[in-house]
Amino acid sequence: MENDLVHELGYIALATRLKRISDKLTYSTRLMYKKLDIDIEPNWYLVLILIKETPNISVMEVAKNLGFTHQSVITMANKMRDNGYLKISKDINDKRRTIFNLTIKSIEKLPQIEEVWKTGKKVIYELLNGDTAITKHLEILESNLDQISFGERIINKLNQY
Amino acid sequence: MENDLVHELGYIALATRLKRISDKLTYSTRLMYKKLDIDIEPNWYLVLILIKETPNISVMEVAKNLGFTHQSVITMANKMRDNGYLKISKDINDKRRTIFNLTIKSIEKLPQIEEVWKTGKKVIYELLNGDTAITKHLEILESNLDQISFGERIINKLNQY
DNA sequence: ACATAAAGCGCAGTTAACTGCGCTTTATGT
DNA sequence: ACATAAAGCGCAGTTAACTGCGCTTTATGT
Repeated sequence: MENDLVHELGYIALATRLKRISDKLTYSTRLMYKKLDIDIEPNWYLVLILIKETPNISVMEVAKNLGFTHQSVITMANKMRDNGYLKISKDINDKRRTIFNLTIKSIEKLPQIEEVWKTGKKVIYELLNGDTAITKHLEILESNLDQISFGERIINKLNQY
Repeated sequence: MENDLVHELGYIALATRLKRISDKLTYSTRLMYKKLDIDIEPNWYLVLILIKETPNISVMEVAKNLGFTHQSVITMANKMRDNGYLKISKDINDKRRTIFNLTIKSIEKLPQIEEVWKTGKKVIYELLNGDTAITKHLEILESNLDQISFGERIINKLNQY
């Protein structure tokens, strides 16, 4: 990665840099699961522990808890069901709601997956050279973005002159 | 974003968090360009200034400079050409190489785009509450990842026991 | 009680990155 | 000099998020 303009620009091309790192992590995780012969995808763990903690949780609740759109949750959940990790059913009391529950397969596989995630936690700590201050920076960035978006802020600033 | 598990997990779900922030920035940038009625996409600016600085630059060189794969550069460049921002031609001396040059349209539009980016720089500074230390954390993270990937590190750690 | 609004999906399409593969052209080793 | 390796694309397909839209079901206001 010599001569990397994005790198050189520092925080200017922040979006591109964040995406690049995130992609690297995700692709690598996917590959790791394959090598370990676990038929699971990167974000499934989050969904699994959420359902484990709250059985009968709905699409919208999962979306809210994980910060995804409900459409993303549906796509993920359908794949998980196809792979035998999820039971998807309709709420009897509210026919609009779709609810999730773990299957025997996912209950059986959870300990192994949790082991991988515990190790992943250590690895990320290592990758950050033991300094987790980055989460504070991300927190600030996210909460500022939640108030006024990047684009709006630029437009506001441009209009000042 | 209340009850956000990803948030709660701190640096464990780092990949997801980084992607989420990056996506927000990118979507917002795209929307901003639309509102400002500039027919350009988020990363084009990087390509444009690169070609401005080094006319006749090739696909592979742009890829290396921006840290993208060559395929991404080709896709981006074709879109830019379709929108009149780029002249794509073949190198006469090395027929394998495809080289890029700016069109009159892009030369004319560059000052306006640069203005937006300058403002964008200020906005990111603002979004980070004036603390750009995050770039140092990203630097460390990236350089560590370049040496041994996330997945490999996990497998190595799992094999230790 | 019934029209209208809100909630909760789910389908279709988009985005910016990626990998895999195969093709042409140039460089290199004996 | 010629086979083989390397460089440089470019097409096809994948990924994980997204937006837009429309449908059904439930909640709410008069």
